[in-house]
Amino acid sequence: MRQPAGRAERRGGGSRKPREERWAELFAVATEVFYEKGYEGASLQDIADRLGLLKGSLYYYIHSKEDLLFEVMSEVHRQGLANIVELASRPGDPLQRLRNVVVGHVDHMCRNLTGTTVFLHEMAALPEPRQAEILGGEHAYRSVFLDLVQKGKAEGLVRQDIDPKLASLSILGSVNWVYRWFRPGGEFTPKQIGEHFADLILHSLVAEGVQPGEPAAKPKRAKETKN
Amino acid sequence: MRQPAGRAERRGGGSRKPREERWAELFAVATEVFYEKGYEGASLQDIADRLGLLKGSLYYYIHSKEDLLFEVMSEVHRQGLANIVELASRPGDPLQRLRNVVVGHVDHMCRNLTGTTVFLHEMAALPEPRQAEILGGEHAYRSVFLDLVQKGKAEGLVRQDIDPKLASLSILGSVNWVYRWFRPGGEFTPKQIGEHFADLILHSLVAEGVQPGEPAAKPKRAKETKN
DNA sequence: CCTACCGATCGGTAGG
DNA sequence: CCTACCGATCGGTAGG
Repeated sequence: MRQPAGRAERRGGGSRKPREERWAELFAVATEVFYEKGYEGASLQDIADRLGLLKGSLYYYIHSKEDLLFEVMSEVHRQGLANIVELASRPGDPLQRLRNVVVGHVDHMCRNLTGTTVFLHEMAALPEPRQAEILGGEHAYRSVFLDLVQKGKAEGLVRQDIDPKLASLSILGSVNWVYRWFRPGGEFTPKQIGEHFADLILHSLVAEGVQPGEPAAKPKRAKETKN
Repeated sequence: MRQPAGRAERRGGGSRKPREERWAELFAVATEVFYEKGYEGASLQDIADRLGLLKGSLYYYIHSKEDLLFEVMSEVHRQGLANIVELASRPGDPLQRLRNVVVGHVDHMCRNLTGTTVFLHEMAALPEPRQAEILGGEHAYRSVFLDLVQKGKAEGLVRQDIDPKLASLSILGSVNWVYRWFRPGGEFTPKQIGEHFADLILHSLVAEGVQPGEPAAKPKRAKETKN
């Protein structure tokens, strides 16, 4: 059965594949390789090898190495942003919505560790104009958190001495740091992490007399609703 | 006065310098270049150019590019750790000490933005054994925060439903994220950032009836001490 | 620290 | 997608 030693099918398990399918493969492999070696440390040769293609053949699908990174970054950002925007749009007061966003974002990050890590690590490898193109002028990500804190403050759920900008940056930090230590199968599940972080965050913000997670509520009225 | 065009002093402003002085220069320049281009993106040529030396001459001071990164990382870590260890050792209850550590650590990071950024960005460029050599088996950094939260909980200053591991990772995240957005001369000073973050953190942890920053204190006794 | 050099690899291209 | 190739640059070294 051994092939008569010749051309065609020479590389990997590599049969010729439809363009879209190959692109999807290339995209996935590039994400992996950038994750493992960093953008600068990764070579197109690495990627081609893993696909069973020749390096030059990658240029059938891409224009440059930088473009490939750009595609990966854009897609990761698009998905991540869509996720938190959807979560933030669900019903509830700003603090309840913030809780949902935190829990859902941590979960999403943990389930997309590879892409998330590339996104958070390799942004500086892109020229600044292309960074801005991905992030959007006003850092869409950050804005979601900022907006919720601001609204919470306006409704009196959040302490009046809190600076919404600093608070949202603090929240973003604790949440985005997770990719650095989370490992699947480790001590904590994404859900545990997200819920505990949300709990910490709400406690850090909440005004006295407001129960984190409860609707607006008039100033005091402590134990009576609970049994 | 123009030199008779010849050898000696050929490069940069480069006169021959004592070994220690050159090493300090090399160290500083390497940190800068790694900051600007990332470790993989930086070349020894870049570094040599900025020093006014030939690339090969760098090997008079280093054994390899990797060793150079290792030296930078070790030194940044050493200084940062010394700083928080000193802060954590000052008198006060665990929450007061945590406040000091947060404020002082943010300040230190902001004043050493270049080194801090390299440290937090390029660790993965080192082989794992060398990473472990720098961080220490039990991640000394993280341990300082963990220890304070644990002690705070044991003394009843911190809510009993808090997981010290997750809480300290959350704190570390919000604090270490600062290097990503802080810029000297920007909207906030390091002191403002540190103090606001510390305020958020203490509020996130503190048990009901405990005033963040006060000594242990028996359960209640609210307004009477304050005027 | 310089001179002079090396093998390996890099991203990328022309032409089919 | 492969063949065949390019110029540039990489980290690193021998010898002084």
